[in-house]
Amino acid sequence: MIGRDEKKEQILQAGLKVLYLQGYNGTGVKDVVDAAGIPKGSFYNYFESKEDFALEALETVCESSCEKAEALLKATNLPPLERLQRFYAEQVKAIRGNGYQRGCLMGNLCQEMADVNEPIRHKVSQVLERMTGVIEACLREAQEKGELAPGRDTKKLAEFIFNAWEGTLTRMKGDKNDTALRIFLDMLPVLLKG
Amino acid sequence: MIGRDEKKEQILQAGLKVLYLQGYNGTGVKDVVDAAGIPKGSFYNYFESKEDFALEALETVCESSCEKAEALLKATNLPPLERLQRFYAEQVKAIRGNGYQRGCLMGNLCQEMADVNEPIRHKVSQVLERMTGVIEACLREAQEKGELAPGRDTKKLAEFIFNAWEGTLTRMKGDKNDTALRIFLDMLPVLLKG
DNA sequence: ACTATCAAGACGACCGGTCATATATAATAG
DNA sequence: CTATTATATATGACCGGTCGTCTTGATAGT
Repeated sequence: MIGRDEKKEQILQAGLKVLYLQGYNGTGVKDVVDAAGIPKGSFYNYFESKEDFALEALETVCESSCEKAEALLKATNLPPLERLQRFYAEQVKAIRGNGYQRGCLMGNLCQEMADVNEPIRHKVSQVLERMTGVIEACLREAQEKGELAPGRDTKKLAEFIFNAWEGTLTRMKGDKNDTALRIFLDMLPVLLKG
Repeated sequence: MIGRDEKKEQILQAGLKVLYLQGYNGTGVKDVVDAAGIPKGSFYNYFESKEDFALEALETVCESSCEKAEALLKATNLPPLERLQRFYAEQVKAIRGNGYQRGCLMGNLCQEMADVNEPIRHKVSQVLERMTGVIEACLREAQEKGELAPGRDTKKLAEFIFNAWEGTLTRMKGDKNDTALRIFLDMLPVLLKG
């Protein structure tokens, strides 16, 4: 027998992928347990409800996304703005290989659920703030090093970039090609130079 | 008895609002017929299926959105770029009054359904292209009048602005305040000046 | 009377969630 | 060490309810 927490993590990871692709209302508990290879009844040993599962999934994804972002955005061997550019270029590369699907779980759940489920809305708002914080830190460092004009509002800029990225992911899903992604990468320097 | 087409339009308009708020999978046919005040059995006299309803809803929304956009973006009494700025300022004003809900139906369905429903994905992609076309026309006019640097790619710029706007709407839903909207309005001139 | 449109509710499938039972682990007694 | 009891976890059949869709009888127009 493996530990309880490990198994829970395993269910989360398997269920995450379904949730990414099918959305909250499009994903049944059955889908999650099938993906995780566990019986239906076991689901409720680990999660209070489907909603609770989604909240924990959000936390998991936020954690790993922030870690990944920080790893690239705090890499001191490169100038801050180039780190940012490379960070998104890296994301684009990853998406190109998977059929232009899924997008960002935080953005997906925000879009689908924010108006109809307050606990999810609150959690989403929280994790989105954390994500933008990571970007802002990079922009602030750029400002300190003179790469970014001193007058620029780093918080605003970070949020705009992040929101624009979310919109880009949405559009990408619809077009099922990399047009929107390429445009984002092209426009990013314009935004930073501005 | 009113005409068949009028009644269909009436069901569409009533159902649209539910679809906006609750998404595709979150909206039952029951919700639509309740909103329209018709019996459940009648729904299938007007629409082949729920999917067909969504496709027609998309067309309806695209039509009215494009008309509204063109009305403002082709108003010849103002410089093109100022029209664009005012267009989004107008949208923001409208959203402020409604509790920061719903967003854009095209973006919502794109996000929720593009990966799992090909007919909806295709329709969404189509209407999104049309919407960006309206913005691009305005940008091209700005370019002709020297408001926009000749070298700028108006198609790219229009798509980026539109995608950024969609992301802004998503974020707004999550935060339930006008922060994201204000940021978008502030950043728009930076983008155009760039 | 014939035809086209409409609406009431039935239909099976599936939803999120529960529960009695079965099984595994731990604790205690002899 | 074994035997017995106590506790925790695992399970899948099952619950009431809702889903999207369809059948069928009523209704209205000609």
